[in-house]
Amino acid sequence: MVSSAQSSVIAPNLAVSTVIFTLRPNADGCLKLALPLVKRIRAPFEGQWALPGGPLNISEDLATAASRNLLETTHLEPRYLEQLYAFGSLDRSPGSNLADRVVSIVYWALVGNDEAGTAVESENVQWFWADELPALAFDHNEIVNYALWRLRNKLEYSRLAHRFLPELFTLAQLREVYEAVLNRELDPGNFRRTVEAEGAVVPTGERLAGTKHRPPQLYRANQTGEN
Amino acid sequence: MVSSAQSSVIAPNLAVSTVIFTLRPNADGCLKLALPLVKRIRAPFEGQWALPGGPLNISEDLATAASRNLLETTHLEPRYLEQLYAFGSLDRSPGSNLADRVVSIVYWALVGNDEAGTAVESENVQWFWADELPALAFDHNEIVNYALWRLRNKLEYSRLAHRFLPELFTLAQLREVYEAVLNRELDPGNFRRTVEAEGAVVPTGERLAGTKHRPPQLYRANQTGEN
DNA sequence: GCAAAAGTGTTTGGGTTACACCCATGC
DNA sequence: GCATGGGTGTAACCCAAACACTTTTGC
Repeated sequence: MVSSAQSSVIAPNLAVSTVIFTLRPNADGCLKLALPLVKRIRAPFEGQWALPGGPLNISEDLATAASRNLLETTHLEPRYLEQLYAFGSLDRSPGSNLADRVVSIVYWALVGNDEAGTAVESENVQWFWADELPALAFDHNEIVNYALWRLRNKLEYSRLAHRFLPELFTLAQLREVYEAVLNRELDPGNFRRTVEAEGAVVPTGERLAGTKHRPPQLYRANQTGEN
Repeated sequence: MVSSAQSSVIAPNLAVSTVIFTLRPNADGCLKLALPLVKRIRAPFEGQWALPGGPLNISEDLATAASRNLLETTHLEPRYLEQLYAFGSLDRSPGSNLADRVVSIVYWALVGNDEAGTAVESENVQWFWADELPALAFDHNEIVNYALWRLRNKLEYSRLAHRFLPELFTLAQLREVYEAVLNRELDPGNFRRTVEAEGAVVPTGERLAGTKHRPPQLYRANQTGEN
């Protein structure tokens, strides 16, 4: 219910945080999920890594705030942005005063692996492999795990894999996205048929040259239909 | 991110609302989805119907607040409770001052149709058919539609249908739940096999007497496994 | 020619759908 | 016996997995 009461001093604080995923090649050249974290510069959890986020401005949409977090930490625009969950347990910040309680509305986002290379890193902003995270501040490990679960789930019944990729891509690249996120190999032939049957993708007729094998066709995401 | 800033006067207000579903027989005796609404007694939208809800107490969990809303409006305990979404658009309350902006974290809940009969109705609390709602306050029509979508979706891949029913139920009753929510007839034989194969249900050996046909067996929900 | 990945064809098996049919009770 | 829903059997069909095979490039 929406009430017109003024915010009182004794109301929970509201913040927006964002889990930002991209895919980057590791040392072996295979793609792996990575995400940026920021180092906390004050208590609680000073010096530990945390999700980018901050208070919600009074004149700002929730998704806009998430997008702003993303821009401020990575200087990138999201290719995909979706609300994840609102986290509001009383014990999110152990030892803190109740008056400092914060409810975080968390979004998750995808950025292209072509753009993520240009993303800044600094002493206070670094990218981590999603499966090798350190102990994060607050309940942020739990939040990332939930975001990972949601990403994997959604990848299977929705068409968002292409958001990791540039506008034109080969089916092998698209398959690598699925394989990296789901952590499981897929049959190239069956993958092709499935994707084509879904109409998730439209052929451009162009081919990618320079490979040392038969040149694969370039595709574009089908914008019509869901996602 | 959780910060330790005190809540300022110029922060959005935080509220929790709940969409409460039950199944009730209509005039023809078939089950239909129903939900309780409360009449607003002050501006904005004074006199219009709205979802039950209110501000989040500083020492209260989000789910606890939703459960409390539910108890206060219906005097019932939820059989199922899940966070739906956080609604925070700037235009949720047209004409209102920005300082009165409210972000609502909305939950959805199921209550048993056996208990819902005992639920109170008053001038300011009434149950409505989910498919015959009046124009509600704020963005609450949109919220209910989303909750309906989520309920229907979740019913198909999860085991929550039995939450509408008492502890012991026949497979026909369970099937009626699906038919009422999904608004589509199901083949009794196939339904039985599907439900049994999922292991969603365990036979009790007891039978329901008093029907004017072969007495059906009573089942109990299988608590092991998901949901 | 050889390696490697692109792209196509085919078989198989599991699971869902449709529907026929028998069973047990009240009247 | 008859009506009614409970409960079982079964064939058709669809879709996804497995895998063999052909194609086109670089070297």
